[in-house]
Amino acid sequence: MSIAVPVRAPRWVSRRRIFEQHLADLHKCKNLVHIKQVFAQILKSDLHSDLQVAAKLVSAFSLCHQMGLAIKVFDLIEEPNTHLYNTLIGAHVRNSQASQAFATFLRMQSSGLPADNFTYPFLLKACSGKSCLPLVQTIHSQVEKFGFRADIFVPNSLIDTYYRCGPLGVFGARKLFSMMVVRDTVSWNTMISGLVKVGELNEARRLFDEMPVKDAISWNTILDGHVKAGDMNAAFELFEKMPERNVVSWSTMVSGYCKVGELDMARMMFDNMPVKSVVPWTIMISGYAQKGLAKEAIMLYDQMEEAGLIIDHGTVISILAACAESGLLGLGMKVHTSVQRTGLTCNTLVLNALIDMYAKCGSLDKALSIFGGMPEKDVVSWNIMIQGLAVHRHAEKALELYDRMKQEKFEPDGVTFIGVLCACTHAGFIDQGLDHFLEMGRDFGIVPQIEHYGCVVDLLGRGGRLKEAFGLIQSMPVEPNAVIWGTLLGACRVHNDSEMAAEVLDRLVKLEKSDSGNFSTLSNISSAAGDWDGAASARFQMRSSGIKKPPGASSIDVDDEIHEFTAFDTSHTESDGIYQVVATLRMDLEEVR
DNA sequence: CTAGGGTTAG
Repeated sequence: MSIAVPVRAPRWVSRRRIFEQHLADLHKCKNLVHIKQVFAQILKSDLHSDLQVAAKLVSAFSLCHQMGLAIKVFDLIEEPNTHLYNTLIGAHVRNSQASQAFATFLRMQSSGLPADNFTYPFLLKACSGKSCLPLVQTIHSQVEKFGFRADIFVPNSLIDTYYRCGPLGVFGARKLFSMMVVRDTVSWNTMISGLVKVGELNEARRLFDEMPVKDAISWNTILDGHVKAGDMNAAFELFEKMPERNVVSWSTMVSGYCKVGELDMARMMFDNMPVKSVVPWTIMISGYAQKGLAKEAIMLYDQMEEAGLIIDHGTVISILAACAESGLLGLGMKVHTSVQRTGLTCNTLVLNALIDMYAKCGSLDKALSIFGGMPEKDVVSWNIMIQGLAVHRHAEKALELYDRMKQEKFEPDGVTFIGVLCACTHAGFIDQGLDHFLEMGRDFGIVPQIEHYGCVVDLLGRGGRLKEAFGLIQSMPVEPNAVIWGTLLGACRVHNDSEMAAEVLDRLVKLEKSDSGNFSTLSNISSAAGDWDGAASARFQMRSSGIKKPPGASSIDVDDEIHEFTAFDTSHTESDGIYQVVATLRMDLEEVR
């Protein structure tokens, strides 16, 4: 007699199967808690010295930006092979640790392991900017020497990297492409997109026409070339001629019309799209938001959510950036709510965009509280917060934050100092600002860019040290641009120095003939100083140059409606009431004095 | 390795 027992695998079998499943997908896993659990099981099963398993763990940890753990796993292996080295190099590159990637590469070479055809594309990905060109050339010659050009992946990736070095890389890319016996569609497309990237549209077009078999990417790339050149007529012509139009083609057109400000055309394209992904929705909403069309942007955002589309970080960052630019707090808060709902709240880029949006829209408390609760801050987070405090005249707090940043061992970059100098300017801490300017190069090896000189000119100029500012402009190693002279001109206005203003304007018109604002500034300074001849002469120069430029406007978001104002503006429907309030405020201010 | 949206400054 037998007893019926339900047929069921023992618990340990299914557990083991689950473990194996987890192991198989480990390298794509982004859930840190889960990875750590699997890691614990791996250690228990003594699998950590398995080269395959170790590589998967390194990948998984690098996806979660846990490079410390990735390196720990790597170091458990006594004799790593090329594949494991490649994985660690790729992990560093993914976390934008270019120098560590190259250090790992050198370590691999000194351990006697040869690089393979996977190593080079990883290393190349770490190269970007014109300073990398010599490095790319070195890698290129190694590739030639060891015959890795045979793998089409490698030369394709080299071409792409040459173009990421900017216009200086064009020569190398062209030469390599011309020497390639075997070219695939990707080789051609990489060339075309590279030429578009460096602004050589005609050359890109020539290659496109020459290309034997074009695919959708080729067409979309050259379409984007015309869009980037701002030529929507040419883009439209091409769009009509395309053999097939996919979501990317339509999105490129929508984005192009948004960029040239033709929102109606953009909307028409958007409405006509046969299939929409989250990207065109993002483009259209950001397009509205950038132009300050809050109602349209919000309506479309609601429609997108109703349509059940899942927003991603791209959506959030793009829309928030537009909100920050135009001061659309209402839409920004809506996006914040969606972020909390979709669990994007631990994404550093998303949080940075949120902080910036709140700061730019004037909600510093909100910005500070998100900043304080961030699990993983990066340099950009600090920069945004410092800048946000600085422009809202919380100079001391901005500088305190800068000190805290250094205490917490974050390395300030060039942008950090823009915020720091801005804070010093607003607070009138001239000498402290100059100290920070020196600190920048001395302690952090940052070469001052023209923007930094602009900040220092502003710092000195607003503080009334006009002569020093003038001297700095003449002695700085970069050629002064219109922004620099314009900054000094503004300082001349504040301090009513019509003599220097005339001198500055002289240099300014050489650089920027078409800005009427400069002339009116001089005219204002001259009249304020009682120099009526100077004022008249400035007005005459302005008229004779035939310049007309719309004045800069301020805007404010009231119940999702954007109101714009210029100086002495009477066009608003509530204009009379507004000026009454202004008059009252002015009287109140006089009293406080 | 190639196509559309994407955080900080000016």
